[in-house]
Amino acid sequence: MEKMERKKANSLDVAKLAGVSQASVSRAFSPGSSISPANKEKILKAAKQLNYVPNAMARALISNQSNCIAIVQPIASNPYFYSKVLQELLNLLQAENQRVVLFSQDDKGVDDILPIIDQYQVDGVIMASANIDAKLINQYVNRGIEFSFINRHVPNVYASSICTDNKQAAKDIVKYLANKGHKTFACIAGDGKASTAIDRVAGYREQIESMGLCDLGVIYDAFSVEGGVNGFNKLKEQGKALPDAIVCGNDEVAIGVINAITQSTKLIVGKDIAITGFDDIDAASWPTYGLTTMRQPLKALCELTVTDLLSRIRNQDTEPSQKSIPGELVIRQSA
Amino acid sequence: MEKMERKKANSLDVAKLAGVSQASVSRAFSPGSSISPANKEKILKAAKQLNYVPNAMARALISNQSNCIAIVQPIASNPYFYSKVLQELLNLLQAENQRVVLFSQDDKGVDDILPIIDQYQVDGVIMASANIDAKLINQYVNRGIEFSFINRHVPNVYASSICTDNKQAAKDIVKYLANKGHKTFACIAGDGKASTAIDRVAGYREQIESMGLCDLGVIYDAFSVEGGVNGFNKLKEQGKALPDAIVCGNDEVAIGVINAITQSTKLIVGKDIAITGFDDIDAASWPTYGLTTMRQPLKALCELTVTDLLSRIRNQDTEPSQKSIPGELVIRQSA
DNA sequence: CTGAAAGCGCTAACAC
DNA sequence: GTGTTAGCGCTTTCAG
Repeated sequence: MEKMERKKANSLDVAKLAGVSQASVSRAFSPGSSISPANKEKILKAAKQLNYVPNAMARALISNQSNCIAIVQPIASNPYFYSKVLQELLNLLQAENQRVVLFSQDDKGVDDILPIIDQYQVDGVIMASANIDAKLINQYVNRGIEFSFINRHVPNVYASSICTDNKQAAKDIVKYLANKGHKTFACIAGDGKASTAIDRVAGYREQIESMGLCDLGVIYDAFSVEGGVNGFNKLKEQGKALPDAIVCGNDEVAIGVINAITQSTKLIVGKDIAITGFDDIDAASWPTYGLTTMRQPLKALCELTVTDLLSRIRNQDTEPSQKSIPGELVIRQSA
Repeated sequence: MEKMERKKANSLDVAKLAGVSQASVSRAFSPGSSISPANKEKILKAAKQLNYVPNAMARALISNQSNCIAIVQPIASNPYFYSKVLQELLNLLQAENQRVVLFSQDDKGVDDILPIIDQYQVDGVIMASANIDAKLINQYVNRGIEFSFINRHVPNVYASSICTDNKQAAKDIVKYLANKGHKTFACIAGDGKASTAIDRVAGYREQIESMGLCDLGVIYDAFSVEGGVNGFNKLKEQGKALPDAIVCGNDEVAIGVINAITQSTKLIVGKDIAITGFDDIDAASWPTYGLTTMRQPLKALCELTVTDLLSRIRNQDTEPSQKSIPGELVIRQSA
């Protein structure tokens, strides 16, 4: 394969070939511009011949709009759920002709990513990460970047946030378990610093208390299968009797707990002990797990986030909004 | 939260505040430029005060380098493996101060994505998708975009490709199973159009034949858990006896097969029938599956891809290369 | 509807 | 080492 050298065509090249001015070429590629159909056709033909596409960088520079959205992903946490969120957001944004620039939140946190995002003139940022300094965000808001948080509430920030109603969802789980006759509970909550975990634990505790049930303790560990295994081991090491039901912070934790129970006890999940998850990832429905779980309204979450963000970008007067969506209890064999 | 209006600072603003020329500001932000330490310090201080960061769009426009890499993802296929690949690539590229622009291959195929990528002046493209028209790619290569394929061999294209040695890996799996005494085989291969599936099936058939073993058939379906379930059902419907061993196209397929076996037969996986996977996704090691599988050298694959691509971008004389890396057989209970 | 001209923010010669 | 100047490719007034 030889590598031939040929320069990329620009709008002037197209203009010359089509016998029009460079400005007309620009108009031919800007929907809504006033240009005669005849000229437009000539230009489009010339452009095709030269494989011309407008340079998005130059366009962004002059028009102050890049059609790029940054997505900031939490590193490695809850990969099954967030990879679906990412895929869904990507599809929605791609359909709206927006580019997605992906950022992974590294150890240092978001503070180092924001200046980089700032360099690239993105129109908006979708954050799936927590622990952000409100002042920092507001500084970028002032430069015209719109922010949206998915599944995170961040106070005092000029940004939208679209969440599952985590607290209510946790209450519903406890209610369901109590109605099935379970009396003693424990919670293996995941990462205690994540706002999702905080909200879910709050709902768990509130509901336990209001129904006069017995809480054997809330255990924090990673939002992962391994975190579930560790969490269950910590629970056993407490020396108390095991609870009737374990409410887990997400499905991966629940899978870890089930793995641990299968390996280190004789209990039958769903019969001797109830386990619930959160998210409804694919593996939750695999027959070996059959996890009763709180499904997050993933599509709705993503759709709301994207439409809200784009409408704020397109109409700068639109105010950010805070929305929450109820989860949906999916009942299988584990509880 | 009020939204104050304040303009983003540019290099001229910084220059004025620091009392130097605009060009000096540019130099202060370009490593390797000749600038006096005193001036640099003044400039950096002024920049900090104004929250200045260089505009990457303008920079890309003039220097013809965007520091952006496009990653094209296959839509929805093998999400567990490719989401890890994406995460790994992202981390590596982010560490090299490269931006990642993500594209999902939609129904129409890659042909529609390439012109969009072209607009954004990316320096390179990493493709995890197949079915590409070589001529089309070469057209973009001529504009100075470097291409790399991960886990795909595409002939007649001026691009690198870094693959697991899929054919050899499949042969190794069959060899391992044969050495354990298995005589009759079937293969539930995944998507027959994917080059990975084609290579693995070729290795499977070659090894079966060379060892004089019995192949009950190769079945194609999706590279998913459901595809595995379907594949196993098709196998049963053939009416023949079931094989001693089923070689699956990837771990998700294998998990589907195990799910189907658990639900619809009395066979014990790993005792009555051997099942193997490919990839070594997280779930492969969960105790309920304990999948014997061919681990793909994910980190090596990604590292080679990134270093190769960046070196070609940084030194335009570097030729693309074709590399393949051996897989690693991970033995668990399923076979 | 169309062309000429200005300029988005930056880098890279080029002089000094 | 530093300032001046000329564009990168585009959109957008402004005349006509």
